[in-house]
Amino acid sequence: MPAAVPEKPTLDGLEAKWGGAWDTEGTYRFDRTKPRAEVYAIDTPPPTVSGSLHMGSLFGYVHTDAIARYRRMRGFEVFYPMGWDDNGLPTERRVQNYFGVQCDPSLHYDPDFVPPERPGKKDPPVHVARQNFVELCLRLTREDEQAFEQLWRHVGLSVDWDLTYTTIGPDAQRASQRAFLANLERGEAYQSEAPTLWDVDFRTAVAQAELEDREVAGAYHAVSFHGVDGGDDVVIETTRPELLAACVALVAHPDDERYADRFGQTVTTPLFGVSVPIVPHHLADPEKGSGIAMVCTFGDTTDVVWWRELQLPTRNIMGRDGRLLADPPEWGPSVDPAAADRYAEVAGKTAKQAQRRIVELLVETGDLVGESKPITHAVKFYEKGDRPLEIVTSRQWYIRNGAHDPGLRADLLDRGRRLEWHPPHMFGRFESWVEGLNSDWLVSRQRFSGVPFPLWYPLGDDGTVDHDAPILADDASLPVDPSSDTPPGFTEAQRDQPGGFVGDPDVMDTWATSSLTPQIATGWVDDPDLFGRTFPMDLRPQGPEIIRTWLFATLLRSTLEHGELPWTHTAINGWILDPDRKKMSKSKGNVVTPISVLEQFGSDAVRYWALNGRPGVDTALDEGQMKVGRRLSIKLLNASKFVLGVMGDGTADPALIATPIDRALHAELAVLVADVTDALEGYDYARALDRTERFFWGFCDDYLEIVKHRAYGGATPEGAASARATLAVALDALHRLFAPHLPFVTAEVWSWWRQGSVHRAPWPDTSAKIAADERDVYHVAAGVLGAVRKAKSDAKRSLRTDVVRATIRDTEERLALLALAADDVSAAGRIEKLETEVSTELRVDVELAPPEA
RNA sequence: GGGCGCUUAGCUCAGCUGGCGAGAGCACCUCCCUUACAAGGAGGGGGUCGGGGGUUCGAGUCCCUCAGCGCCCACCA
Repeated sequence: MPAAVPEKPTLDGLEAKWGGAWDTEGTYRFDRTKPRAEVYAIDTPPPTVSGSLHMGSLFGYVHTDAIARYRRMRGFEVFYPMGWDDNGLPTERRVQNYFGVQCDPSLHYDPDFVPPERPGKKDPPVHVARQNFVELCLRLTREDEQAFEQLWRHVGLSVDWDLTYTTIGPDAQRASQRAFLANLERGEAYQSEAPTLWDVDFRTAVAQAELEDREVAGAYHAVSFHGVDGGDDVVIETTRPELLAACVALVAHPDDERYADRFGQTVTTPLFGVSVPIVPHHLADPEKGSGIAMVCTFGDTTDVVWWRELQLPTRNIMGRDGRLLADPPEWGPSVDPAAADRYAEVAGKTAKQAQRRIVELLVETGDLVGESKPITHAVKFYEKGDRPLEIVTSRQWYIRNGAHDPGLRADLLDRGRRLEWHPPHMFGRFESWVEGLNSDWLVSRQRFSGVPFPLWYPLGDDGTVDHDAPILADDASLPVDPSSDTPPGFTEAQRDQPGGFVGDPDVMDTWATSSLTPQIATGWVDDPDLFGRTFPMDLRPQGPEIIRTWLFATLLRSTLEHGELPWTHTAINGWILDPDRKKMSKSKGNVVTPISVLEQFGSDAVRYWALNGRPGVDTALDEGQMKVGRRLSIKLLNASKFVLGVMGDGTADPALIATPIDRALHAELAVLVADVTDALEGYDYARALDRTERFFWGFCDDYLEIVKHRAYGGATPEGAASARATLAVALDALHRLFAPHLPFVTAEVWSWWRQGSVHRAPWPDTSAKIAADERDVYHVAAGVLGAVRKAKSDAKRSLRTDVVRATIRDTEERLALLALAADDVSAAGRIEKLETEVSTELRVDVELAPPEA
């Protein structure tokens, strides 16, 4: 046995031992001299570093790592960087609380700024310039990033840790700004002043991709509008009576006979006495409510459509803080002298408060018809928000995404179809998203921690902003912050002065940066050599919930910028459920932290659990599977030690494999290698692990038992040589096949008898000839051995019990195969006399030695 | 309203292009401290593969249909 084999193998400490070795030896270092054809590039999802990692993130990353390790062993130079997503709202919120600061983009950068030592919760926030704020974000996230890196290393991600980037760092900013300027130059980016979905708490516009529907309680209120000149009243039903002051029209379906003769007529609003027309539009649903709706500016997105298509006036009453504006809108002449007083009663109230008061007022005036009918209905929310979105009019930047361009939409769909999806049905999510796009991508956010727009606007002599003639930053100056950098041709003294300039105050949507991760990671901004060797990338692994955001936006940007797909494959991982299929939450105390699980079961065991989750399939957190993984790892230690002891100086030379049952095992192994390779080529790491594991247990239970006596030299020298060579070949292959899944234990056992790292070793040869007919010897022998074991077990005797005589009945054909391994089977089963008899099916009778007294 | 996925042993799930006399692990029962492994090993019980219909020599695997669960998408007064 090689001297390196420990007396008592253990999993303890393998993470530290091999993690350190990989680091010092540069096992996973990317060799940037390799040509593109030999590179396998992975667009790793940058985790959000604004809190702690959970088991769900670990899950997907382990899948990716298994693929990376497989590709590396296939001879590819794997480009496997890690990014940190420290850009966006989660980081911003954390920094505000941690340092007690608030960003004020109107302030100028203070290079000597020091945040409060220990901000109390009641202290008023310190206002800081955007650049100062961003620096604080970087400072805080750097600590998180180090903790994350430790965790990733602990779980054995084969990332090249010299290749890290952050989504708020200078490279990412430069890439984001350059790409945006390119979009602008090509006419793909534009600004528009228009009604926009708006979060009243975050006070920012949000994009279609960030919306989610939530079922909330509401009520239909039937409200009476008054006919003019003796016309009948019209009753509408609304869930948002608080917007009555913003009503600009009533709308019904053109074919609705109930209202056919009212089109073109005018009614007046209750409470406010404002005249509004009754107009037809096909989107009005005769089935809904009373079939006629009030159009407000703006209650929902349908209102926006009606307002635009019917060219209705604007009566804005909703403030950006979610409270009704102080003054009523331009109503024109009102027939109700109390109108202004009534509006004053709701001015400054939130939508909810205003609604309550309006309903009371409607009851007082008798304009509320019947009782309000409580309902639950779907309302649009910002996915990170707490209150329903409002719609306010604001100036925003957009990037064209095909929503209003059928040609681009079809092109994006076609490209999405050409991408190889794992599993394939995930393409459906992409498809339905693209087909359902209804607005261009709103990329500006009224936030602070993010990439600023690299532009300024000239100020007229009267101080008005000329939005139509933005001053663009020079490419060489990127990244710029228009709130602290001066535009070309101006001096800082001209900032915010008539005739001078003003910086664009907004930052880009976090996805505007994340959608460029392939470009950022591969050096598009300033490393054309690396870019040429790694872009387009090979794989985008990610979660299913961000197909509409991250995946779609990345594909869009790459299409616009490069005219090609950013990667050729995408692997979509499933979702993690807790063992009771309940949502994990901190308040319930059932959150499992990755580090505690990794320490309890070991990294390989946790990886085993993760890699048992089929691609794209939701998987329950299952400590039972981790125990199984741990047991498998221990088995691999012990079996490897045993094999190395038995095989002595045997070498992994297939030419020495001569005995029929050894040839059979070798042929089985060839089938396994082919099967596992197929699975991994198809990104099915779970199937690969399953097949390898299955083979391994059979190898331990049957083959090792069958050959150990012969390998020890119990028979002929040729027989021993054959057994030893087979053991060496099989052990060698098993170590490699398990390496992508169980990197720590395979590194350990490999080191006992091999040079170099198993993780840089070539994948087992897949070209071995498969002699199918030879494999049966192994199956017959294993079957007989199993039957002997069962007989001993049934007799409640030890497996060590000697068999005086065993009679094997089976078909002539199978008995002939058994004869080829008779000595091995007899030795393994402790059978003194083995007799055979031709029969139609397998039957084994044994005569056991009497128990010792 | 449109679409996708899932439904196999008490539990968690494999079963790829139809051949299965239906599997694994956990849990349960029995036995064995066999000199690789007692946080182990060997053996065992347990399922009308969601319901119904069809194609086929043969269906858990293909087709139709129904039901339940989950998810995605949709202009949701």
